[in-house]
Amino acid sequence: MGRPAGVSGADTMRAIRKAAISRIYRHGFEAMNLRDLAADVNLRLGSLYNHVPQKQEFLASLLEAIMSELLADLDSRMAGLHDPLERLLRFVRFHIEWHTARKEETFIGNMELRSLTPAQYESVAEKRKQYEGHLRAILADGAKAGLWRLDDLHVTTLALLSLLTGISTWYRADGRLSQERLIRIYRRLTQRLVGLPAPARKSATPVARKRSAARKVRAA
Amino acid sequence: MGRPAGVSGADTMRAIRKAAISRIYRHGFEAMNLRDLAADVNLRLGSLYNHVPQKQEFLASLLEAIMSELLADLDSRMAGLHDPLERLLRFVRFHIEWHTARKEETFIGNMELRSLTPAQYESVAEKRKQYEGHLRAILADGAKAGLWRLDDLHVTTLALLSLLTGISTWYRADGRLSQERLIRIYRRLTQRLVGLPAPARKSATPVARKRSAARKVRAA
Amino acid sequence: MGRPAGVSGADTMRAIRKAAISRIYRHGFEAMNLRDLAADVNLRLGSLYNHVPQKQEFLASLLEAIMSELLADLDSRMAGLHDPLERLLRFVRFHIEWHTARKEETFIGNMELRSLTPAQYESVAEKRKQYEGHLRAILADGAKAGLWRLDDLHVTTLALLSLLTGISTWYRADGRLSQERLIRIYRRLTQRLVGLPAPARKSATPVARKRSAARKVRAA
Amino acid sequence: MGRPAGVSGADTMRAIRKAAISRIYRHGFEAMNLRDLAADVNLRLGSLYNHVPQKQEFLASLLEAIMSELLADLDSRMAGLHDPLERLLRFVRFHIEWHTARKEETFIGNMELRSLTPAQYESVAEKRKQYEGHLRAILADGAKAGLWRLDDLHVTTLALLSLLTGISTWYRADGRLSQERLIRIYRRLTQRLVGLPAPARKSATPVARKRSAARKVRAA
DNA sequence: GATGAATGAGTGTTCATTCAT
DNA sequence: CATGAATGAACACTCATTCAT
Repeated sequence: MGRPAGVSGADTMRAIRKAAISRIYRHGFEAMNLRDLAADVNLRLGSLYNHVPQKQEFLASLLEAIMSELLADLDSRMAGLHDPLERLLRFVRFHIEWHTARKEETFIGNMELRSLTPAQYESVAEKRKQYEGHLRAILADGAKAGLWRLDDLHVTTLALLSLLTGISTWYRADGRLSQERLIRIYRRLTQRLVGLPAPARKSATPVARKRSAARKVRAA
Repeated sequence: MGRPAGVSGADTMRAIRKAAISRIYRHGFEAMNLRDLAADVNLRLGSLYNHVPQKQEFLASLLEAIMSELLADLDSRMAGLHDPLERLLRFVRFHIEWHTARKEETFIGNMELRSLTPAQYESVAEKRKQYEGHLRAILADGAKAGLWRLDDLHVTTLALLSLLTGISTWYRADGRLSQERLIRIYRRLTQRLVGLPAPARKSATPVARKRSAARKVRAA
Repeated sequence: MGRPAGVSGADTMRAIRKAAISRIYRHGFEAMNLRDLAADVNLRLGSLYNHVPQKQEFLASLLEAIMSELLADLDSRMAGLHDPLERLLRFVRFHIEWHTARKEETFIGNMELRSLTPAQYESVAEKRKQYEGHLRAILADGAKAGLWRLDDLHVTTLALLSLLTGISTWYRADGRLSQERLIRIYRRLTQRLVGLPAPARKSATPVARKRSAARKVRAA
Repeated sequence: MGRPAGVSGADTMRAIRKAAISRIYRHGFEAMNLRDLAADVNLRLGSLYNHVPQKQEFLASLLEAIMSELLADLDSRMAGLHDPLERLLRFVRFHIEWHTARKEETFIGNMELRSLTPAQYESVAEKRKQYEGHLRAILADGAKAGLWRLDDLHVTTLALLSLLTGISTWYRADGRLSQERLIRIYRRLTQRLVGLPAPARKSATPVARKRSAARKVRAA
């Protein structure tokens, strides 16, 4: 009953987190019971408590980790960009890539906030605000630079975020649309939303100047 | 221990539904227990079962009722409109009015679908599809009529719906923005999303033709 | 699975208390598990919670009830007595009768205080202080009246109480000594403790005055 | 992860015993868990098992050790005394000194007997009987020598022991009474209990013979 | 000897549901 | 229709104990 050979605690922990995310995604945090979670990673219930001392705490740590990773990834993907439009389009790409590649994480990151205690909520919400703040800064910078005009910066930020995040409610990797196609569509919607002339479709763009802009942007 | 004077069964049922919606909104369906629900309407647990024979069934009936009402209200509010733009703007107004006036209902209508059994889900999802279909028809009609051009009808529909529904995650009746202001902002965002030139602000509208169009629209 | 015919909640509660006292007496509060307790009164575990919502609270209520009864019984048994010696001897009789008739209750009343939360402890300890206070008042009154002389009122009170309560650690109803014999012995010990000449044994009492006093007292 | 420098196995064992006694004293044996105990002595739970292979056995060894030490100390303190009164007063002093200096040990020595298995209980109870037997012998010798008269030797022994042991339930080193004062008071109570005329207070002793006796005795 | 990890048998508690009254 | 009581199936969590490293 001691420790089996060749098993490290860190590996087990990773497996538990993964299994938990999957279960929470499918049935919700309340509906996830620790016996099943233990079974997922081939542990007996009692053993799980060496890694997960508290279900409630565990949820918080999970959401915190997700948000921290999201923010860190965002920062690294935005590094070096300055032009607001480039940043906006890069943000859209990043958001969609992250939210489709890590559909489960982002879904529970949005849905399970209400299962947190107030103190835990505060901490996670703070990180969400940071993410939102990043997008708002982009929109504000573009407005200041005269690239676009917004009726209400805050509302537009929230609206754009809702629009993008909504993807995770219906996206399926094996669906009709490739991820690249999805990104292209949502970039156009985003540009429309901030009041930019939609970048022309490849075949329908008459104006050369616009085309080159579009090309530059697609590279982002 | 019979029924107290002056209380009708229908009143009790209404009170139960209301209390349930509030509890589900705040903590989720799984976290709502029937003892507390009974207490909310001054009943003992046993008595609740005269009105709510099955928790699971109850959720389904709640969601069905919400969706049915939503669809019925939508139909009545859209009656007589033909012009796609008018219909689109009316849809936005309707959606926001409903989703702010009945924030709790719409929130759980979106969140608690996963707590349904597959059969129940099917039935409620069908109604959501109808609602989504209504919007898609508007967008399709406008495109057909040459009022706007969409890259992808389905995606735009879902995107617009996400954008609008997102309001319910942050809207507060006592917030910074009046409901009318909110509607105005979201109408502009919607118009941008479908590729219409944003209707000018009151003070900034130079072209008479556009003004009259806007006026007509505001009346919707 | 509803309520069986002819079963009242009060009866069940009484049975639960009795069974709990017996179990706590035999194995201690921590060692009493609610599954076994339920079985003692022919209930399933879940049903027990209709009567005992909280193990910890239950212990407190048990100890409070025991102490309240003890105090009430004491008051009624001391009613009408004024002479300190009579009161002292009556107290001894009362204490022994109660502590032998209700050996289990008094045992846990002394032993399980440490299983209480601080707040619960406070409340029960208050009642113990009252009981102790009653004895102290008797001893003080006798001293004031010149019936006996004590080195230290407080210590003597505690010492006498320890002496009397100690009985419950070894007393057995089927033991060598009848209860009446026990009471006689402890009355003599008590009288010695406060410095009274021990009342003479029946056959060994030479002084008439003392005999009549003893007779009076035995009647107490 | 070997043993830290400067720590011997015997030291660790001593620390564990001490920590265990403290925990058992405060919350009882059942409520002491080995994880906390390990933490008290800066060990991880697994390491504790190198020293304490069995919780139940550990309790027995603890109680046995306490009783053995008690008996050994008693013997050494009573060595050379013959006069029953001197022995009785010495016993009182010894008992109080031990039970105040080692309040925790004696408390659990009395309270945790019921947590022992029957076999363990037998062994520890045997030692308690020896202690009790020691006192009984003193009382019997005094009675035989005509120093005092007892109604019932066994009951008086138990009563005196209860009276003395009771101190440990309320004694506090920082309390109102010095230990010496306590011993003086309890010696007088003891003398009264066996029917000796209470030794007079310093200022109130009229009879020289008694004074000298008292002086002799105080030296015990 | 110290440690991290695993394990099984509990342990108090919750909860939807049933039913005689 | 209201109520108190009963029930079984969970559930999160605890804990003494074991053992490879």
